[in-house]
Amino acid sequence: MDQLLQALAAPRRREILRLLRRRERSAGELHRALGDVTFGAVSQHLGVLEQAGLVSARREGRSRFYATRDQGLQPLREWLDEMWKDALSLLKEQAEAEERGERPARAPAERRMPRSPRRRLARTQRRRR
Amino acid sequence: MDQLLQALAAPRRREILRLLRRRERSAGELHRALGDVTFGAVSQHLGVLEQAGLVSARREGRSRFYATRDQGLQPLREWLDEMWKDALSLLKEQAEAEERGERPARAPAERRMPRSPRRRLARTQRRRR
DNA sequence: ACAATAGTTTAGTAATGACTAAATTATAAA
DNA sequence: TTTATAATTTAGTCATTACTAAACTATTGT
Repeated sequence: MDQLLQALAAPRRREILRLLRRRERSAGELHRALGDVTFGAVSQHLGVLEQAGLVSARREGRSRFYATRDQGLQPLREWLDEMWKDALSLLKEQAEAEERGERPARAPAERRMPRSPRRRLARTQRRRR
Repeated sequence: MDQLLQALAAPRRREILRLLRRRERSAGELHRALGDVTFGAVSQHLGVLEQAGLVSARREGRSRFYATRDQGLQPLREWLDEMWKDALSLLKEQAEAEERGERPARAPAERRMPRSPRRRLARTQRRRR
């Protein structure tokens, strides 16, 4: 998960993935397609993507052809689904609580009600944030 | 997309999101739950997550309660779906090409067939990579 | 063997980022 | 007003990283 998100976090690498979406390409072809980055840098990015399981390479003569590995994004998809599932179940619980006439749960352990009417000092206001 | 993935790439921030999955928590509560990181650092992480649209904050007295924003992950979901869709359509195209008796497309522009039988030099092999 | 082409690796640099300690702001309570 | 609590902000440090130029490796052609 870590390597995966780290690899995806760099815009340049997402650019490379985008170029590889529809068909495989050699490192040199990628280099030429990107235009403003050295061959060395492209090769390094490809190494990171390969380590993260996002691309695979195939040798053909002097060239290496890189292609996206569709299973590569699977862990991210699963993580996302898990997050989503939790968000849904939370909403459901809140709706049920609402039905029972409760207020939506809000960090109950930390809740501390004011014990006296709020006294608001008129104060020179400095900075809002 | 950039801010989003950048925010998710840090393990500490995913840890915070995990803590916020089921219910909202104050910054201090998060600080105590994490244990090995300063209050300041937690606050900074929360700032990044808020900028990325992954959490929202609610003030209550001296505390600020943070909660996950479920729409926050939507762009990532869409990006992922797009990637997935392309992978599927590529597979489909390849299958159709296969049906027509073609070989799977492999970077046709760069393809260069050897013009003579390969002569393989017996060479002292140094390092594999 | 030698030259040419394709790619990787390395050394070094500049920018970014996660972290800490300390200063600062905001709110509430005595 | 003063004190305490909750959180943010800042200044500075250390590690990581994206990049370049240049050295190196691998493969093919002559």
